[in-house]
This record gives sequence, structure tokens and C-alpha cells, in this order.
Amino acid sequence: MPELPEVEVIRRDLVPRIQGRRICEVSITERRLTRRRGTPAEVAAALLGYRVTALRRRGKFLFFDLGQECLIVHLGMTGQLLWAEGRGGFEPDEHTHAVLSFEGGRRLLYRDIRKFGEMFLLPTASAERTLGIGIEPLDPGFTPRALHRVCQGKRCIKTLLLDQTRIAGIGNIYADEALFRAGIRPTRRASSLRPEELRRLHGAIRRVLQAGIRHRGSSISNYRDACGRPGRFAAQHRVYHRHGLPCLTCGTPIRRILLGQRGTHYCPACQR
DNA sequence: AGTACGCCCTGGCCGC
DNA sequence: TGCGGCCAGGGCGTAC
Repeated sequence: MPELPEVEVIRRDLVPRIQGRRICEVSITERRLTRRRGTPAEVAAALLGYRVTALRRRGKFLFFDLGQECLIVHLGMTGQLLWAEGRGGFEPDEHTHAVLSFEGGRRLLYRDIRKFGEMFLLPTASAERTLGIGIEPLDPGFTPRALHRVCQGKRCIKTLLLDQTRIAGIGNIYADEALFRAGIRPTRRASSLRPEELRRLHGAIRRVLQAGIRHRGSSISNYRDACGRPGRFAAQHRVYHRHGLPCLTCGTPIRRILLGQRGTHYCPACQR
């Protein structure tokens, strides 16, 4: 369940290690990994010899810029990017589906137990458009007004927050946590939010994502950073996976419902 | 346009 | 102790 904060932590871990480095060997051993575009052999061949000029993030996607083309990586539910440097580093196992070797013998391992993740190439200039990624919630352009524009239509606010074509990078954990911090019920119709509620939600989204990054991500199932370490943000969760436990604000038991086929956690007293 | 549902996949957990 | 069955869930495809 890597969401925006987890992907951003991995990106920051990797930037000083791979930026400017040349890819000198590639092995992709899982066919599903490149299912969106190309075969494993084609993707591997296309990466060979290129330098990673920049490592960017958009929503939950990582962009490895190689020049005309860029390598797009999505970690799905259980994807990990592990940096293996020298002795005592990580070794590929049965869940390792790709290995990128850089000059100097350092390796980047792509590991993914459930194989929901993806790795493929797109032309750099049009990659974002092709992926159809919505507004970036930590960018200056994400204002209460921008959130208001996104909140048109009759869907419930939680479903909307999960729609990557509207707002990029928010997944199930941070959607529930942001709505709790804003005091808004996940079932509310997005278009029914008043200006004051939109301001609160806007602030809550930014604060919860920034706190997630500061605590190096939420390790609920098996999220790990690029060095294999878990994040600490799960200890700060106020509703996610806390159903039945007392609300930390008012003591009311946290409720769990299904919304758009996703487990949804909220406090029936604090969230209206 | 929206919603519902199935699919992909595997480890972990529950009940017997 | 062992095993079958169910569940989580991001994103996509299909049906309504």
C-alpha cells in the first residue's frame, strides 16, 4: 500500500544513489511487471546503457528520466524498491522480479509479493498525460479552490479522494486519515461540502501527507523504504485499522464500512 | 456519469 | 498440527 508519502520517501532515498548513474545491466523475470507496455525483454533492452538524469514522483508513480523516454514504476500493493550496495546488501529472492544494476556494482531490486505493481517505458514528454494523473496535493497549485473544482459531481468524498485522475497519490489510508482530521464523514457527497469544510479538508490532506513523509510512511502490510526499513506513521493513525477501538478524540468506537469496495474507517461522532 | 463487481495475487488469519 | 477457505486492496475492465 505505498501511497504518496511512501513513494516520496523511496524517491528521496534513491535520488542521491542513482541520479546521474548509468544502468549497465537489467534483468526482468516477471512477465506481468511490464504488462501495460512492452515485454520484459523489450523494456530491459531499452534501459540498457542509459543514465538516470532525474527521479521524479507524480502521485503514486515514480518516473526515472532517461532522456527521450522514462521508466515508470508503480508499486501496486506490495511493491518495494530496495537498494543493494556491496556486501550485506539485499539479495534477489523469489519475489524479486527485476534487478537494475548500476555502474560500480550497485543494484536496485524491484520486489513485489502480490505482483500488482508495474514497470514500463513511456515517452518523457507525454508520460503524465498518458497516465492521466490528477492534481498533485503537495504542489502550490493545490488550493482550497482547486479542491473545490475537483469536488463536483455526486460521488461521495472518500471515493473521489481515491480517484487518481482527480487528485494524485491519496490511497485508502491517507483518505481515511485526512477525512478524520477534517471532521468530515467519508460518505458525504463531495458537492455538498461547504467552503469551511473544503478549507479544513484541504489543510488536512496536506498535513496528513506531510506527516506521513516526515514519519517515513505507513508500514501496515509490508511497506519498506529503499533501505528495507519500515515507516513509523502507522503509530499516528487515528482511524485506519482502528475499528472497534475508541476514538482518540472522543472515545466513541471507530466504525468500519465498505465504500466503493474499500474498507473505510471513521468516527461516527467526530465526523459529520 | 455513476456504481457495482470481478479479476489479478499471495501471505496471513480464522475455524474446524 | 494441518489445511481449506476467506480476506485485503490499487487499478482496470465490463456490465448496468
